[in-house]
Amino acid sequence: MDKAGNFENCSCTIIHKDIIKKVSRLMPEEEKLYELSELFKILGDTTRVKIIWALFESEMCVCDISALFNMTQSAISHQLRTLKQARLVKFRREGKVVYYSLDDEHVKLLFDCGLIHIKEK
Amino acid sequence: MDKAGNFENCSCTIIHKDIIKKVSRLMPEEEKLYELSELFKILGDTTRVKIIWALFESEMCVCDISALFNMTQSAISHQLRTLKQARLVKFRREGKVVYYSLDDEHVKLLFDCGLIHIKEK
DNA sequence: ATCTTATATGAATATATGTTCATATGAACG
DNA sequence: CGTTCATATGAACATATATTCATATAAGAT
Repeated sequence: MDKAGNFENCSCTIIHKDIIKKVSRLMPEEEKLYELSELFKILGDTTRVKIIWALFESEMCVCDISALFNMTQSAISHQLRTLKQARLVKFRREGKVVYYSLDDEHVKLLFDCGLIHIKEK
Repeated sequence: MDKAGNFENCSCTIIHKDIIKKVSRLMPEEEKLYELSELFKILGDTTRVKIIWALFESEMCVCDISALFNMTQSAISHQLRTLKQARLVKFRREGKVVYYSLDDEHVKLLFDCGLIHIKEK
């Protein structure tokens, strides 16, 4: 769309002008769509998906998770940081040990919806 | 976890041995978790999220979408290919024009769940 | 057949991201 | 206080991915 709000790609954009304008009106703000894609991006990594799934069952400390997936403590710690920043996990400290748990009860729902899509492929 | 099924990270893994084993049993297959993360990865891009949202409202051709988001036809076409491979969109040809539409009624639910998380941050 | 229009695609480029390695921090304990 | 254990983090590296550019394909129009 140019500055005047007209479309000048191919002739389709003229024929479909009204549809494009209608869809344009109904689109959420850029910001909202960006945040949504950022959330999905966080969930778009096997390691993070595994961590979240593990935390569905029980809170766990960093070395528990490392042991469970046979990955380095550092790799897990980096990913927990990402999950923490996205407010998907929270933690509590008990001496030297830091226990992580889920911080969002909706994530399970997101996973279940995702699995429905996978099953139907 | 080593080949014998024992954990040898820090002492936590010995203390928490039973929890780790329980969680291990309850984890879905690697394959399933991989597919789930792959799905989220597809949704983890602003352009693809925008395209999907647009298609909630109406089927659209490639140049309509390009015009709507002021992006090149090539960029949109590449992303539609990705979405097509993930079975998230389907298409029909009408002469020279190819119309894309959603191929999964669950995607809307995924988006709604995602938005709930965003709202509560 | 040739030209135009709409779309697809391969290669190249730039950027983002996950893991590793080395090291820092923070807490308990002798 | 120095040591050990659990975790965090910065830098480096390797890989993945989004867009651009040039070009190919596919269908209608002249």
